[in-house]
Amino acid sequence: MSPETLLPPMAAHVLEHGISGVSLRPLAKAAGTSDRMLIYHFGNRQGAIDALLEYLAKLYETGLDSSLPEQRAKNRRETVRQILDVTSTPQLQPFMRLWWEVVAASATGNETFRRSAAAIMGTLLDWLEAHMPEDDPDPRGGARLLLTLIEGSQLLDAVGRADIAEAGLAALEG
Amino acid sequence: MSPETLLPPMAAHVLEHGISGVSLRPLAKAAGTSDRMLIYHFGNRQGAIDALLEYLAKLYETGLDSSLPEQRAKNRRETVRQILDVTSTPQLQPFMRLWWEVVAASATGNETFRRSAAAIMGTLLDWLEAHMPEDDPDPRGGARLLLTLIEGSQLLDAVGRADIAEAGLAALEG
DNA sequence: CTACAAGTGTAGCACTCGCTACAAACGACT
DNA sequence: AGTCGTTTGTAGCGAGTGCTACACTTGTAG
Repeated sequence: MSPETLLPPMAAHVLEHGISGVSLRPLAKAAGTSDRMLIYHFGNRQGAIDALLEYLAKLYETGLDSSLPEQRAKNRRETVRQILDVTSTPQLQPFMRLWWEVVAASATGNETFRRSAAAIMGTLLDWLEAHMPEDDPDPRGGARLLLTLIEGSQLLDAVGRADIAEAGLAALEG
Repeated sequence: MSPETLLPPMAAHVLEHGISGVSLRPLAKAAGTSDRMLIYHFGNRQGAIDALLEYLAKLYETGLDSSLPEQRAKNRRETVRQILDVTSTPQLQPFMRLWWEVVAASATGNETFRRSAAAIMGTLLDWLEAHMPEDDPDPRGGARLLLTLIEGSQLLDAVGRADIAEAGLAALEG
C-alpha cells in the first residue's frame, strides 16, 4: 500500500481525533495498516504528520475554492459573509478544529505548522483581494482588514462568543 | 503543602510547556512535589488542569488590567493599539501561547476551556467598551468590531503574518 | 532460475502515562 | 499517653508510546 493510498483514511482520522497529539497505532489502524508501516513509509511520526498536514492543506484549499461563490459581493460586509458562510458549514467544522491546532502549534514555533498556516492565510487573502466589491475604494487594504475580521470572527465562534463577532460585523461600515 | 502554594510553580511550568498535554510527573516536579500529591490535592489530572486554568485566567486578567492604559484613545485604531501593544509584550507571550491552546480545546468542545475563554473575551470586551473614543458614534458595536479585529490580529501574528493584520488595521477608518 | 530490492507481519524494548495500594509520619485533641 | 484524621513517600500496575530487529513474502530484472 503506497503512502498516497494511506493518506486519505489517515486524514479522516486526524480530522476526527486531532493531529497534534495523534499516535501511530490508532492512526495506522484507521488506514488499515500497522505503525510499523507508517514508520516505513514516512520515516517517523513527524514525517507522517508533515505529510498529513500537506495533504490536508491541499484538501482544504481545493474544497474552499470550489465552495466559495464566483461573483463579487456588493459590499465588504457581504464579502466577509461569503467566507464565513462557507467555513461555518458543518462539514468544514473538522477542518476548523484542525485549524486551531495548527495555530496553537504555530504559536509555539513549529515551523511545519506555521508554513501551512501562513500558506492558508495567503490563499484566503488572494481570494479576498479578487472578490472585493467592484467599487471598493481600497481593495488591497480592505482585503487585509476583512481577513483580520474573518479570523477574529472564527475565533469568537470557536469559544462560544459568536454573538460578539456578529455585532461587530454589523458595526462595520459599508 | 497546600494547593495554593503549589499553583504558582505549576502555572509557571504550563506557561513554558503548554497545558493541554501536560503530564503529572513533570508538573509535580516543577512544584517540588510528586504526582501522587497532585492527585491527592486535585483529585485527578483534569482537576489539576481546571485549577490551573482558573488560576492562570485570574493571573492574566489582573496582569492585563494593570498593564492597560487608563485614558481613552482618540480614535478606534489607537484603542486597538492599546491592547495589541500590551499583549505583544514579550512577558505576555507565554500567556498568548496558552491562549491558542485554550481556543483549540474550546473548539473541540471542552467546556472548562470554553468557559475560561469566553470569560476572558468578556473581560476584554468590557475594557474596550469603557475605553472607546469619547466621540465614537457607536461605542457598543464599535467595541465588538475592535475585539474581533484584535483577535484576528493576534492570530495572524501567531502564524507569522502580522503584516496582514498591520495593513488591515491601517485600512480601518477612524 | 536466481538475485536483489521493496514491502509486510510479529515480537519486543525501553519508556511514560494516570492512578492506586499500603504504610508511615505528623500534628491536634482527649 | 493514646487516638485519629491529614499528609506524604515508595512501589507498582496496566496500558500506551515511538521505534527497531528479524524474518518472511512478493514482484521484478538479469
